[in-house]
Amino acid sequence: MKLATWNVNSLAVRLPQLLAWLAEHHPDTVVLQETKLTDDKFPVAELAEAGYLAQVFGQKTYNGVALLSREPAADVVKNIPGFEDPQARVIAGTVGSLRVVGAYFPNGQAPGSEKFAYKMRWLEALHEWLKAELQRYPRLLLMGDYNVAPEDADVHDPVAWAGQIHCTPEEREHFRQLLALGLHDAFRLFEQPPKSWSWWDYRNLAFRRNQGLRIDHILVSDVLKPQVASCVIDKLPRKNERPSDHAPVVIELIG
DNA sequence: ATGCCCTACTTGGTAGGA
Repeated sequence: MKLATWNVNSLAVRLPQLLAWLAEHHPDTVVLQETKLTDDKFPVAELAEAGYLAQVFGQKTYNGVALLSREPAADVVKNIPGFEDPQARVIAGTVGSLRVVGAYFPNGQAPGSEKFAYKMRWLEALHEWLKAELQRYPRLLLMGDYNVAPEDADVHDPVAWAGQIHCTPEEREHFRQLLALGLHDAFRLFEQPPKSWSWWDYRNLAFRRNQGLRIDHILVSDVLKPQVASCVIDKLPRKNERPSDHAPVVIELIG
C-alpha cells in the first residue's frame, strides 16, 4: 500500500505534473494541498481517467485540499469538526482499513501576528479532534503540509531560521503534542540523506543550493508503525519546469 | 533588505505564501 502527500500550489497549474507523477508511481491514495480550486472546477474526469476517485474540499484562490484514492473513501470529514473555519484545510476519509487525514496547516505568517494566533488555535483544535479520531480509528495517518519544521535537522540554516515562522518553540511544541497522541514521524523511522527537505523557496536559487525546510510530514499511529516499510521525499518533481515549491512525501505500508 | 519568486485576481498592483 502506497500513500503520498503533495502541496501542489495550484492544481490548475500542476495537473499535468500530477497526472504524470501518478502514472509513474501509481500510489493507492494521495492527499493534495493548496489546490486553489472551487469544487466545481476540480478535474474529476481527468483523475478518473487516471484511475482515481476524488473527495474534494476547495475554495477560490487560497487553500483547498483533496483526497484521491483508487478505492472509494468512506466517512469523509471536511475541516475540523466543531472548529468554525472559512478556510478549506482538512479532508479525512477511510480508505480500506486506513483512516487518512489530509491537512494543510496554516502558515502563520509571523510570530505575534493574527495569522499566528489563528495557527495556534487551529493546532489546538486539530489536537483535540485527533485525540478522538484515534480512539475511533486506530489505523490512522496524518499527512500533509504542516508548515512546521519540527527539529533543527529539518532546517537548512537553523541559526537564520531560529524563532522564525515554521521554527518557533510554540509550533514545535504543538508538533510534539501530536506525537504525544501516539503518532510517529514516518520519515524519521528510517535513516535518511542529510539535508532532506520537502520545500524550497522559489527565490534565491534555493532548490539548486538545497536550501529548504522539511515541513511536509506523514505521522502514523502506534498500530501502523510496525507496518511502515519506507518513507521518502521525492525531489524529482521539484526539478520540473514550473514546479510546485513542495515535493511529494511517499509512504509504503506492508500487510 | 519591508528586496529576490510564484499564484490568483476586480489584469495591475496587491495579497499570500513560507
